[in-house]
Amino acid sequence: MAEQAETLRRTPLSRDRVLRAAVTLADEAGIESLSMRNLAQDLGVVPMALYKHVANKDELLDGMIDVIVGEIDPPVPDADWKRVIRERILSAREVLLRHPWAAIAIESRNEATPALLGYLNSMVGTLREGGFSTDLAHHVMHAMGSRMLGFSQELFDASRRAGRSGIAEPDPPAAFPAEAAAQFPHLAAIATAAAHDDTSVVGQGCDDQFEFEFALDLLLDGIERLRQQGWTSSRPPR
Amino acid sequence: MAEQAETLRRTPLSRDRVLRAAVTLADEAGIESLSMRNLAQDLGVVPMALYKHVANKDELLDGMIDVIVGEIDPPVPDADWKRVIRERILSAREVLLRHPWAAIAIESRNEATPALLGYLNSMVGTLREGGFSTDLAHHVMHAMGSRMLGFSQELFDASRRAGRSGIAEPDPPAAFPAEAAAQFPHLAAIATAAAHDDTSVVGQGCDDQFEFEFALDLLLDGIERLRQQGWTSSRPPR
DNA sequence: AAGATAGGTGTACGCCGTACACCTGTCAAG
DNA sequence: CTTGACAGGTGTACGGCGTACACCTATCTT
Repeated sequence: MAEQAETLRRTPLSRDRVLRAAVTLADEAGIESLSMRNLAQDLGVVPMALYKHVANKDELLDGMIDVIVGEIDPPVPDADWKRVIRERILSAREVLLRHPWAAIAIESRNEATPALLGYLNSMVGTLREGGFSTDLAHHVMHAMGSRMLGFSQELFDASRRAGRSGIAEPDPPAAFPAEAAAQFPHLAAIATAAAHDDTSVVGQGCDDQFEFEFALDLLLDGIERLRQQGWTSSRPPR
Repeated sequence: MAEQAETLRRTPLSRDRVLRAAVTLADEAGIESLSMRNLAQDLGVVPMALYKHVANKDELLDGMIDVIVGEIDPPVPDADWKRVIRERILSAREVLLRHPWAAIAIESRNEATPALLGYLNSMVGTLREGGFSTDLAHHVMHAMGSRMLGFSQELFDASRRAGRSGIAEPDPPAAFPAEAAAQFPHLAAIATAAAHDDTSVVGQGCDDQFEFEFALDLLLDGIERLRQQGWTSSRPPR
């Protein structure tokens, strides 16, 4: 069995194996635990070995992003633009929920990876096929922003938190401790109004999925209205 | 003059002076250059001296965020909700453009600072005074997400980039090198369609302010429509 | 005069990313 | 069958990071 472990450890590294291990590590221990040293240890290898497969940590992150972009569902066939876009964004959101570190990783990157560009490109393609002018499609992409990738866009998204992703972290009594409620009455009102089952907790009591779709549909409906009325930018020549 | 420098250096530290210096350093050298050691050096002091004024680096970041939240204009008086919200968000956006590191800093924090809660609270207050139910106000806050803080929300926002903020970084020929245009034709079409003056560059050729306001008004108009028709959540009891 | 206290200092530790020299097993060419 | 190139894992080392902890030294109170 020592033999077996040895064999397992000796499974040759590869860029793919490195990236997968990195994604798993980030999923389970949080992005801030993803160091070259920790990752190497998980792979039973010395840190510098990784550099034979990824140029540096930034490239590792890019690779990880590409891995999870690959998890987004392809466009559903034979549907109108709105449904295609909506479904795809919701799929992207599921991916982001599975990999809470990804939102931060993507945002902190300053160049898009090819896989990401490919995804965005196909989204624009969907719009164009749906009858959007390039002009309107362009503004739509801006308007959707990172929501195109299923970003929840919360100001403070508990799910992004550090270690051990969502597992075994009920975190129940945290959010609105009465003194804060006095200081921020409107926020308190909103938080409690939203709680359907149990009261008292802000990030807990409200249905994130509902909120996401609310915003998404608000945007999509507005966009559909613009499309129907043949909106064109007509902005001042400046 | 050595005397003078000495005196200057000896100006006693204070939490406020530390925070200001940190903001300046991040503005000028980029957030990744903001280390306790660099900051201490700018202040003519040994790194550990800072810890007499801020508990740790996270608290330093929180303090910096509070500083710039304080730069957002107060609500304009005697205006309808839409104008108040719109103006305030645009003011927040100006602040974020002045401090490109702030978006990342805010997003990577996982608890809101008091100043930030105060700002959000007053935004909700504006909505309530404008006739929104707490229910609708709640969803609106979610829908606006970090746009409430003037986030540009671009997927890849060049202005957030690393060092020396926007100064002396024309970065003109960067973005669409023809080979990419072939691979991502829709993105290429969008990028070139948007360029009014000069063609060819994506993040350069398009008018960020226009895009921001486009998305903002899309949301605000949709929200106004919901308000007028007395929208109520009526989501399934689940 | 004494002693508390606030605030700046110096040293040290454990983490990080990664440059660089090195070793080793595999495989192709001679 | 030898040889040598080369891919890929190893070991050491460096400079940077955040910060714990012990220390020193003005200043202010009593």
